[in-house]
Amino acid sequence: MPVPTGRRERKKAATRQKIADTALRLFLERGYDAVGIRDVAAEADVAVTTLFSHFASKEALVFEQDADFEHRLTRAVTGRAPHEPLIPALRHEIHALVRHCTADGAAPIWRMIEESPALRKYEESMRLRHAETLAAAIAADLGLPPTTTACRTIARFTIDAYTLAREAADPQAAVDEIFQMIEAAWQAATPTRPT
Amino acid sequence: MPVPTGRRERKKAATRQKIADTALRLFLERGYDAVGIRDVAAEADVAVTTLFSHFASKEALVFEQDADFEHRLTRAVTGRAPHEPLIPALRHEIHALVRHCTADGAAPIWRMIEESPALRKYEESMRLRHAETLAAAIAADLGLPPTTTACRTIARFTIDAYTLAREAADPQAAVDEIFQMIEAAWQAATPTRPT
DNA sequence: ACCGTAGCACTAACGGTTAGCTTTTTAGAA
DNA sequence: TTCTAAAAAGCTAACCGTTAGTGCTACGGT
Repeated sequence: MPVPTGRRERKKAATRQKIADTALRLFLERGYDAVGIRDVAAEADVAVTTLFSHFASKEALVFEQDADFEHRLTRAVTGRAPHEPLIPALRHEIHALVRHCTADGAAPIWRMIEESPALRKYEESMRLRHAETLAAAIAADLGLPPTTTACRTIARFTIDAYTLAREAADPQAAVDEIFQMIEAAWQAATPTRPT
Repeated sequence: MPVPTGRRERKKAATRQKIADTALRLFLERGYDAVGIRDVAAEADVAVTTLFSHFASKEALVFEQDADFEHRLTRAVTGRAPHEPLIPALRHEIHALVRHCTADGAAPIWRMIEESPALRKYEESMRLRHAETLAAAIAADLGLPPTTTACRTIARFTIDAYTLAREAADPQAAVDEIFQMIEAAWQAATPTRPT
């Protein structure tokens, strides 16, 4: 039971990685809907049940890489400099995230996601979970109860900024435009304290 | 092809209604996940294929009643009085919608939705579609291109207000609180014109 | 009365997902 | 080293939502 220093973990991680890589490759080659779970499992040389012990669903295979999205957002809140205001910190992080996912190399993946209703639904649901986590982080940072309406609202708005900016003609400009609105909303919510 | 005044339509509508009623009853009796499509079809005395010719998915059975949500929102924009400002009109409509879905009789249904991941995902996706429609209505009303970022943003924020307020301890107060933020955001987006 | 078609039924399947159970591999104790 | 318990992986067979293919029946317009 002590520190599992080990081979097990490495092998497990390797299996997981192999599955994810294989899946993404096949999806991009043949299209998401045209590739079945059984195809991915066969190509990765694992059993279907093994695949599902690593990933909760077919869609989760696609969003493997996006795993640190949630963490980066909460870190932008909890790990910012002592007197740095909240909204600009969020704006800065969303800028980086949007730049990352609109980079050249990532284009085919996001096109695939846009074209598949199942993947879109999955992402939408995932982002809302991220919003809840972010809301809790914001509330904690401000010493408020975790379900404070204003915090949940700002968290949702921030996620909205990410998804809307991604689809805009000029993503970086859209982030700035939306965050001007969020800034105003935040000040309207905390009229007494310019945090 | 002229006005199909008729029995066919009535029968079709009756079948659809019977399916929806049966489904909702079974879901509330035994739980959404515990009832299969085949159960619903059998109890409503129709074939499975017939059920799917009326409803696109199992989840759609639950949101039958909620069909006019989208329409009411767009009407709140396009059908408002000549010089009535946009945001208060939206706020008023969201107030009504939240009151409607937090009414006593509707409680078990919304509890069921909250408890089922599939239903939550479906609703989230549906609301985002509504947001797109609303954004287009707002843009059209203001004579702007349908993908104007500010309009899409306000539409998303409005939908956020609906879903967040529903979950708040005091839904009506939450609507007001969030709409204060939306109002500020809107003014920040249109600094030159107080529409 | 006749014809075209909309609505519905039935069977059979597909694809994602899970349950049940067996086999292999590994970590740590004896 | 050898043994053991548990984690990881495997296989089979199914469940469930959903769709395709096909045919039948009843209705609406002529």
